Amino acid sequence: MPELPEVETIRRDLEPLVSGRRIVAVEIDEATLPLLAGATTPIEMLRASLAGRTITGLGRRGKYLLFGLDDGRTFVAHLRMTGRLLWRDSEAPPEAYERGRIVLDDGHDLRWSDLRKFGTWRVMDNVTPLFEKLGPEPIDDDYSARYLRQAFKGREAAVKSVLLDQEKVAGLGNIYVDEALFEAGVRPESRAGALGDAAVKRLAVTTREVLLRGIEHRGASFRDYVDGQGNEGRQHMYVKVFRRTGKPCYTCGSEIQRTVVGGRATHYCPRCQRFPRRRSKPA
DNA sequence: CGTTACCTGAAA
DNA sequence: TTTCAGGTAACG
Repeated sequence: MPELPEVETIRRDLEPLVSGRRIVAVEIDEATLPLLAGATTPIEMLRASLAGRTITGLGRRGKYLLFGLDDGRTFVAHLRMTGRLLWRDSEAPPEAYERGRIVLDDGHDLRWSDLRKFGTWRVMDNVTPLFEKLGPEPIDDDYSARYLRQAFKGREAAVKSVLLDQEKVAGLGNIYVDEALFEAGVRPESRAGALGDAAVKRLAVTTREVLLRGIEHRGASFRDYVDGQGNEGRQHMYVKVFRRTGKPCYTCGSEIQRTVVGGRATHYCPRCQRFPRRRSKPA
């Protein structure tokens, strides 16, 4: 559920609250352990790695949250679809769908809530392999039309699918990719390798802008997302196509269409997004 | 490359 | 009752 802007909002909220805090205990709901551990870090190792450590900082890469630990290791959490990370007074009642908590030394804890149990936790000695697997962050400087062009080169897949591939571009998810494609005037199902230079350039701009706007609005709360204090974001009030099926395009008045691309619900304006048409099958 | 599974609801 | 869900990894 959370994409780059939602994860970044949580990071900014929690960073000052958890930095310098020592972890005094880790509680995990046994039934969700295999998924929580992401089949990467056995649960007892997780507990042993975290208990007693001091959190040195909170970072983010793509949709991953990265807790620096005072032994040089990193606690890596991914919220997937319905994960929430909340900073609460230790006396506060449990969250709905609470699966675990990290008890801090100042009377607060981090509550991990996850209805669908897809979220993952792991502790890594070295995050370089994870970083290298992910594409550039659209809000960083090493992201450019030139980079996108080479990422698209020769790809027959829908441009939406390539933009959602975290190894190509880190941080976009289903909401922001639909919005970025709308802003760029590009059909989601266009084959990536067939896009012209102008379209690629526009996408390089709009993917970045749409994510920055999402951060400004503290994320999009269509369903489950809340920030580190449990508050909703506002970005869902500003979307132009996502889940606006059948409603008029703000630009041209055409009805927003819904299709499926790469197995994901996809929303677009048939008039504003025309480039390029699907290439006709060779005879 | 596209599709399916993972899990549990909420909404249609 | 059925469908759908903001993500990703494992399939074929």
